[in-house]
Amino acid sequence: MAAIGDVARLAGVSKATASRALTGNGYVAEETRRRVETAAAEIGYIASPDAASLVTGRTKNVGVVIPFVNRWFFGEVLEGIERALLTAGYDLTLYNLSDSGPDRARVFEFFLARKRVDAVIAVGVDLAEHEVAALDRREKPLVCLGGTGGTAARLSVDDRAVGQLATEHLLHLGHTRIAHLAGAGASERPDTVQGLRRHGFLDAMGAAGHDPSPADVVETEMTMPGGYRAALQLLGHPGPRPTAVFAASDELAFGALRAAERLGIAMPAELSVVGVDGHEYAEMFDLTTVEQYPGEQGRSAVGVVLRLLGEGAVADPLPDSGAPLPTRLVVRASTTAAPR
Amino acid sequence: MAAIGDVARLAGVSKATASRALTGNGYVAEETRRRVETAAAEIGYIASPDAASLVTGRTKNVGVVIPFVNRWFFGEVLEGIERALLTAGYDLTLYNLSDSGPDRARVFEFFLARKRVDAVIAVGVDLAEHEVAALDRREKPLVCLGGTGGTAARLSVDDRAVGQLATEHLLHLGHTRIAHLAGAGASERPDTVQGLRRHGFLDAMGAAGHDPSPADVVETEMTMPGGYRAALQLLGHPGPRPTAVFAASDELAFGALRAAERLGIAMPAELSVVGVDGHEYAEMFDLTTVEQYPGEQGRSAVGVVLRLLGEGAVADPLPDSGAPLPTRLVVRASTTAAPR
DNA sequence: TGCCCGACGGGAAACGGTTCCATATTCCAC
DNA sequence: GTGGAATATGGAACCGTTTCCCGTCGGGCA
Repeated sequence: MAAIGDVARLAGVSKATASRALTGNGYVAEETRRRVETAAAEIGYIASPDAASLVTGRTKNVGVVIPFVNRWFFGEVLEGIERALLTAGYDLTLYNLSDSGPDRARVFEFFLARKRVDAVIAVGVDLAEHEVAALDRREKPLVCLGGTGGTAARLSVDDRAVGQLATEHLLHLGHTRIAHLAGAGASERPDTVQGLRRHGFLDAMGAAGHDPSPADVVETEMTMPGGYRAALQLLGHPGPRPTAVFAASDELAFGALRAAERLGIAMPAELSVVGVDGHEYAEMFDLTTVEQYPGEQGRSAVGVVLRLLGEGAVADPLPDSGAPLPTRLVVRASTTAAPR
Repeated sequence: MAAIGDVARLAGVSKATASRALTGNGYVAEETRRRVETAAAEIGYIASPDAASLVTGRTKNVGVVIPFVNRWFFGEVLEGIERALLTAGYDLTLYNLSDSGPDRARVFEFFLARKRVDAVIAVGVDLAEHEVAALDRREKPLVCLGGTGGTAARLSVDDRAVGQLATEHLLHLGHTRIAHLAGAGASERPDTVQGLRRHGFLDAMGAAGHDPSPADVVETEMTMPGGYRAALQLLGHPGPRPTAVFAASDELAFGALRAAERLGIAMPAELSVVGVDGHEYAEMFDLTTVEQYPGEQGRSAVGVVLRLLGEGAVADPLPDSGAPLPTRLVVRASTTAAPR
């Protein structure tokens, strides 16, 4: 396998000059550079990243820790991150962190602590103090996308506002008894995504003078089957039921739609449903939703990381730091005026 | 940052011995090993993987190239791979290869060719000759999961048999006019997943003495909206229509279910639907499907890779090489006897 | 004319490990 | 008692880069 020495010899220069020519660091005469480049191309030389990072300390690799890859939101974020990193010439090392399993410690203490990654993007993970500290100690920049914990750079949607927005949409339509399908743990952990959306819901309801009964707020896994089961429980009893549902994610909302159909509830005449995410299927389901552009979020996170790494040539401007990420209510046929 | 020299000094041994003690290679007295280990723990020593791979040539990292992360099947495979690699102490570098874009060449020639990965797992990608050659030249083991191209180790479902199985299930139920929702490109590329499933469908139909009209086989993107649109086209016209649909994936099938509902077609009385995958939502939709355990497939691929890398301590046995991966027909309420 | 500074290039020292080779001791077999 | 494994350790080379330090060569400026 060709090494830089071979290139140097072929070009008739020293290893030092060859290195300078190829990396673009330091002074090299234009003609020399060309000679080196053709020599490199000729023997198909590719620099060993191991050797390079051994001395520079940079690996051109960022670690991404993410709790799911198969939930739409996360998959979309991951895709955005991947694409952005690739165009910047970075590799992406994936750590699929299943909630605080035994692996979790290993990831932080072993995998991320090794010099393998220049920085870490944590998406939707609630970081413990010591996890952040471990990264900090190794001086690895950390960018969080959603999630909680750590004082690091965090990009985040204003989830309380999202909950409020969705709920107000239903209130404006004249609904008064509105239920909420919340993510698991929403009430115990008020600082999480689920918690904040629930909070926004309660705020909006309170401001409108309503006080949702505890039975109308049900927590479940944020998946379509989760929403299905929860909605069956919410709607599948005799007696009066809510006329609208605010689901904390589109996948939950899809499940609710399916449950309503199963229960023979006319949609949207008897039940309005609003979700959150802007899921690629939302249009097909005619679902009103608060979009949040996860792919874009991923790209933004990469932008911040690159900036933190001092990568100069990054084009897109830093989003106003501190400002929440953009969201937008998209109204479709799943929500309509409350029945009288 | 602590280096192995520091550990050695603290333990009162040479770097060589320290290395042997920590890696477990070569002879080291039990007592010495303990001294080195405590010394390492004391100063929080972690070996630099860069330095190590520089000399050993192995990186403990495998590259995964995958065309989507947000299609259920692929996400599930990815998750399986990730978990298996992590437990084996390997990192996973993700390359989300969007069909033959301009990035594609970069991935193969630049990213994968660098010494960053020990091996490559390609899931569901149709490899070009020169792409395989590039990997081969670098002597990087390549394991394919599905997809086509390359002579490398390939794990694969027998997709023709899958198509046949699903179709025969419908035939046994007495259906005679059966439509097929195929993946895009099924007719042009008979060797791909879509092509093989279509082939299996046609074989089964032919064997039963039926000759599906071209209008009853429609190709579309393998997503739920894709299935929705295609099914609308297939079923949404006046006049007699198929009494059953074999969808090439569960996501397509979900879309078809949704379309049928939209069209007011009674399910399953007027229309039976069968899919492929064993999607996590299949149960909720009462969908009959040919399951194929993608997570397990990912794990198997890792098993093969580790074996190829000479990783001795791999527990699970190599699946009979050559034998197709397991599948299973799961019958649910979406399929029923043909109406008279 | 003399000096300094910028451009350019080479030698050699890192970077942080692993492994080859040599040496030493122990132990067992013949 | 000698030979030869087997065990245990240290010294030094080596992996393939980047970068520091230094020398040379011109050219502009005082």
